Amino acid sequence: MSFEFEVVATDGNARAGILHTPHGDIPTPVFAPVGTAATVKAVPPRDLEELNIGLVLANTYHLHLRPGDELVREMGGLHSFMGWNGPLLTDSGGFQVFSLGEINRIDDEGVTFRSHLDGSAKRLTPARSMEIQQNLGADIIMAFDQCPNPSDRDEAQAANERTHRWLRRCREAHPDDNQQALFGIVQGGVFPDLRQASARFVTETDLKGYAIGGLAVGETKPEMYLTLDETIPCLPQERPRYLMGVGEPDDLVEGIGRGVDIFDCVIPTRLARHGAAFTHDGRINLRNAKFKADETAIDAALNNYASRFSRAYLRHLIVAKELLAYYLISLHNIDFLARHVESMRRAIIAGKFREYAVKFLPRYLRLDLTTE
RNA sequence: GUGGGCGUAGCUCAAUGGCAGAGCACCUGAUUGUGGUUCAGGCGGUUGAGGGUUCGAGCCCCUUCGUCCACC
Repeated sequence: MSFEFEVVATDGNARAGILHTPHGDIPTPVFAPVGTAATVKAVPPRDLEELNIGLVLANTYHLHLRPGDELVREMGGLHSFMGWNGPLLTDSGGFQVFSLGEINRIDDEGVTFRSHLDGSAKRLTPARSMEIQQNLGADIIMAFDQCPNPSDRDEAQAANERTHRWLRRCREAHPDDNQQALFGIVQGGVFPDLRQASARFVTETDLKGYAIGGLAVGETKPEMYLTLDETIPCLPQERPRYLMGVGEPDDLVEGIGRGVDIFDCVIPTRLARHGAAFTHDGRINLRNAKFKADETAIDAALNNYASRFSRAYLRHLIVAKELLAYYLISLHNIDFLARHVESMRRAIIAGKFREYAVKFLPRYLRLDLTTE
């Protein structure tokens, strides 16, 4: 039963489903907040439970360096260690090696890089990534991949070849999905033929889910949407599709409308730490002086613990660099995205996804329809 | 009362007699498989006041106001 995926409803290309995991069922589409260092920054697991968060992502690279995946295993695994008993996913470490590692050498077997913490030399290979992720013990683990510059065709081509080669190694090192499900990752930059070739290769390997990587890394939104249009039809209907690193509210609508089931993104918590909050009328920067005496809540449509506080108070907390600001705004932003995705799931089941999208997007993007 | 120091952006302070600046604060923007201390941009001045010397004064001279210190 574990890791089986049921599609319970479709509406156009959008689907509503259930992904079964050893730590509970995940209703999809789902948005996963990111807990890099075994914590969704500033938000305790209790709150994530109250917000009905279906999935949390943790980072292999960061946890391998600190506190160490061996320690996490000794402490009973990531669920126990971080006090989150719901479904967990770990990324492979590939993205961080490329985005954080200052000095690194890529070869066909893996990546040599320097720790961003102490500069010590480290090496990550597909087999090593699997070993680390097994030590961490998340429900879903990701193949070790290479994320190229999306608009550099030669680099995207080379990254495809490595990513595909490495997927085989990952499957060999993690041969069954009894305890942890391995997801493969499609690369290919913004080039349709490379994406399709990657999707063909990756889906030849039987995996519990397929991810689309290498997006939201510098390309434009239209490029990202077109790439999804080209890629998703190459993925099997009966497996969950995971768009990695994407989570702006409009992108969630665009992704779900194209058939994506799983998202993760740092944006709700990162924006919160910079004082920005999601509302149905678009993103607001609570640091702005215009909120100095604003007695309203961030977004009247939400009802979470942050809802009882005024924008004026939250602005004060941000300006004063009070820790409570990080907690309350992170809570709000995660709630916003969770309710947003939950609403889309209900809309899909009711056959009203398009209605939701055409209502949500113009308001969120603040489009003036009267001039069109 | 006498002697001395200091008065420059909201704050702390720079600036040989030669285009008045910096840091912080304030204001605005950015952040998509994490980047709480980051980055970018912007607002901001009758240099305490008045007079003088000079081609030219934040700087030199005089007066005055404020402030701090020391000594009667």
